[in-house]
Amino acid sequence: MPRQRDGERVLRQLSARGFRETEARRAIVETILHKDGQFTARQLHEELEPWDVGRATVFRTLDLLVELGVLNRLHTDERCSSYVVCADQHHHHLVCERCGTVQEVSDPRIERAVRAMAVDVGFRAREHRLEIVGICDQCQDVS
Amino acid sequence: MPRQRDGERVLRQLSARGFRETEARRAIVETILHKDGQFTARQLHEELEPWDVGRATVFRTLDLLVELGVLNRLHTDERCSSYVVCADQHHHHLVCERCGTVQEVSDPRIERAVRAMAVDVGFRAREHRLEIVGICDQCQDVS
DNA sequence: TTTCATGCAAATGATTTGCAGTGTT
DNA sequence: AACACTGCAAATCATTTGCATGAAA
Repeated sequence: MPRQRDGERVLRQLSARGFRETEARRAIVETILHKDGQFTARQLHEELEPWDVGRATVFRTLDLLVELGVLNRLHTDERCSSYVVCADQHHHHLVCERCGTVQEVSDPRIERAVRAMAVDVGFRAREHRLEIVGICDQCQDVS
Repeated sequence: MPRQRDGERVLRQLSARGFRETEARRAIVETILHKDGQFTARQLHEELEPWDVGRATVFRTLDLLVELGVLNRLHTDERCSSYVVCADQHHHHLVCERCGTVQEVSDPRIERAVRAMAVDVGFRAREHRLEIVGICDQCQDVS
């Protein structure tokens, strides 16, 4: 089970890399850490209305957090990116097509299989991204 | 090794599903089948200039072909989709970050690992998408 | 004070849509 | 003749940029 993120820590990570701790960034970090599941830039921007954070700042900060490794960008939707707060380790995403929940998993079997396949075809794999779409535990019970 | 596509067959698939065989679609199908690697809608549209195929038609046809299973949409690039002609079977993509070549692979070990993981966490997986980014065989030799 | 970050509004760029004319069946 | 398909131009919509102002270091 990957450990949870903490707002303070993320902000410290920021300044450690020479970025500044600002109102806007504090608001964004706090907001996303209290989310579960995926969200789009637009949604986040709307939630931040009380803090008057500009659209551009939302996008800029999302980029920053992706680069920092705090957020992961998903490509499930055609038209726009979605983001999820992600744990520290490498992992994959289970996207529930019913409730939209995104679950993180890491599984050594998958890593091993990917590595083995790459070796077989002579490909030097630097990174990989696996998205699994289906129906989650919860939603199966409901149906 | 997945079998190659054939223009005639694709067009027949189209009419079999009630779509019409038109000039524009013929031009598009022929053009993409002669491509290797990925391409964007814009690139395709440019290549089709001599045939006077409208931008909208390019997008509409790409959608159609994706739905038909002839093309696969990649999400490697943030700003726009890329497409690759894909073989009939389920497979994954190895994207070379040096030359941009996209190689298709299917590997039972990966399928098995994904299935096993899904079972473990109680997720009913409907589909999955794996993109592996790295350096291909060829480019490793060159360096 | 020196830089970095912000909000705004305008710009960009991919994709979509309305529509009237055209080609397929 | 029906009606799907097309090209065009205008419309959308997410994301980016230029810039003057405000806030952190």
